[in-house]
Amino acid sequence: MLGGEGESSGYSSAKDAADEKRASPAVDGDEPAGNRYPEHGMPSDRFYIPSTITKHSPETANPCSFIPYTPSGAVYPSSGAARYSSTLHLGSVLPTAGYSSSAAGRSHFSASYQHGQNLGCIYNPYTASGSALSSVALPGTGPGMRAQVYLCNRPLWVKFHRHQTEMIITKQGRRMFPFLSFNIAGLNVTAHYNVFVEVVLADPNHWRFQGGKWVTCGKADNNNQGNKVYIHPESPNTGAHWMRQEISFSKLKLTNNKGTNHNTSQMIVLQSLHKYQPRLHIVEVTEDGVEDNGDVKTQCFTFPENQFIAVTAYQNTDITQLKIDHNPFAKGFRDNYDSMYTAPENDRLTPSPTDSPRAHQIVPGTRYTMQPLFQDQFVNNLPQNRFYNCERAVPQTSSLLSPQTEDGASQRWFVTSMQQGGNSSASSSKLDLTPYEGEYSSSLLPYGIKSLSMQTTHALSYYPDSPFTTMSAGWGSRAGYQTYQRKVPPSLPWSPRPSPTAGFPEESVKVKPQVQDEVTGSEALISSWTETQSSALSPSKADSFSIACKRRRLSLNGPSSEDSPANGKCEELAAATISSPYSKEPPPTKSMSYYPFYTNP
DNA sequence: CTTTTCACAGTCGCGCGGATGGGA
DNA sequence: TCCCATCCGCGCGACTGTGAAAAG
Repeated sequence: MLGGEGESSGYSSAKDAADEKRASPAVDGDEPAGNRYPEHGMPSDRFYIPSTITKHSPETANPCSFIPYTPSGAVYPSSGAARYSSTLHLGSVLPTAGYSSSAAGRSHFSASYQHGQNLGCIYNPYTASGSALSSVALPGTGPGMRAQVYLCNRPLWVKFHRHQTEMIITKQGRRMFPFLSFNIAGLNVTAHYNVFVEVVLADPNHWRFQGGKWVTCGKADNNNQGNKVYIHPESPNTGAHWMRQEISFSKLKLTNNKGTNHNTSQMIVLQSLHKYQPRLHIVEVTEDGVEDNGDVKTQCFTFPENQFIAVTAYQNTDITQLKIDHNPFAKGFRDNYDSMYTAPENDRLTPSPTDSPRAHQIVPGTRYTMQPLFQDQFVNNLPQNRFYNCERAVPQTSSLLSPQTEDGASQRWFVTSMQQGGNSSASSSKLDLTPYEGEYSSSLLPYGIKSLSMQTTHALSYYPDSPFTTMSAGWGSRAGYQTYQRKVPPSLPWSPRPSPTAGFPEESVKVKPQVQDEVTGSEALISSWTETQSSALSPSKADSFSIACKRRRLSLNGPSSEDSPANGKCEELAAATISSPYSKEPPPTKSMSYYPFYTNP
């Protein structure tokens, strides 16, 4: 068991990162290995901080999983390169037709950011030198005021990213899913900031879905017009405000309607079949939202896992399934929804709405929580009799990763990302999901799955305004954790979100290798869950899983060898389904014959 | 043939209005 | 009895992916 250990953030020391690297050969052949990791050897996990920050010692790691995210080299150049050239951007900067630097005032802020020709092409003829982690001071932020950004729902993004995320665009605008959600730290609590998201081209290619995978197809249409910026509706606001709560861009809509003139501020105009990269901008402004002309203080943060291809209709059925499984709005399309909600209390895959009426609030009002460890488990514990089914519609070749990396790596929420390390547009879109492949994918994954798979709220939990968001005492200490174990209904393993404001803290952090945290955390969760959900995993579940396997939609590409039983996902699920939730021993590895319920059609 | 558009069914959040209960 | 707060049910609208038709 673990108490405060498992929940302590997923801090990962530089040494760990180095170990990770050694233990995880690059998967992406097209990516220069040297670019993947920052030369500083810091783990490029999830926190973006300016490279000049030296404060992220283990002692400063935050229990709420604010992991130092060291820009690993070439950060994509902003569309406002000219404007932001003196900001956080590191490495190679693409000279683009950026924004005017003469912004003055909120109105101008909006106007100048929202329109522009050829906005934000982040792709660039990447030069390898860009991977170097440079030490660029933030001119505007001053000493100790460099923002750190945490992608709250990163595990979900990673999950989508593995299959190449697609985002629907419609004339009336479609919300993103997953949506962008960040935690920010390191701001001046009294200063005012505008926070906005910009969506820029991620590469110079036009894409098409062919043969079960995304392939480039000509050059991107570069003269796309229209709004590319979504300003957070709470802008401007104080640093304290931004750091106090999670910053959600759930209302952001994507459209392909260039002529749209309504809801412009909520819509970002994209082109179908182009790859895009959302970026978070934090601009220090005066109290009334006016930017300081002479001293623009802007920071830009890019998470490669946020890349997506805009589509008018889903191409990859894996993505479709992920959306259905995770997006509460698509609940009606879950083919086992009935069983999920009509099964006996102890046997449900997903808690009924009455378990927590607030648990599925779609858009949290002002704050909600996404504790990474739990979150990842939510993400990874969908109804397994339908998730990653053995008859997946698209062979795994469509995914961004090799099959062997499919199963385990992303199950860990401390998946190492290469961040901006890569840079050739294509390679930069890929994450390194393999760091723990050999060591953990086979041993830890089943923990995660079997520990929570039957009890979590799954997609419902993705929208975090759950009752547990207020249980702030339950996450940071052993005692708190025990309290959590005792009180939290098994159906809603939600975790409180430690206040970044209160908690970027140097205290109460158990400095442990993140890997261990993961293990202990998982075990603790398993223990917690299994104690209260003894009947959650029953043989009948395995049967239903098998049946569900057969019910899966057929691949457009026909059966693939990669969909064979040996391939993985189905196996994992079967194994997870079958594994005894009580077992504290490491589950069998994939190599073991452990799938008696699996039936290969 | 590929891509886009549209109508559709299903789910859920929110707001409104009525019913209920407690206190003055 | 009146006032106020709370609870509950209903309807509307927002949102989702699907699938067929239309457009290119």
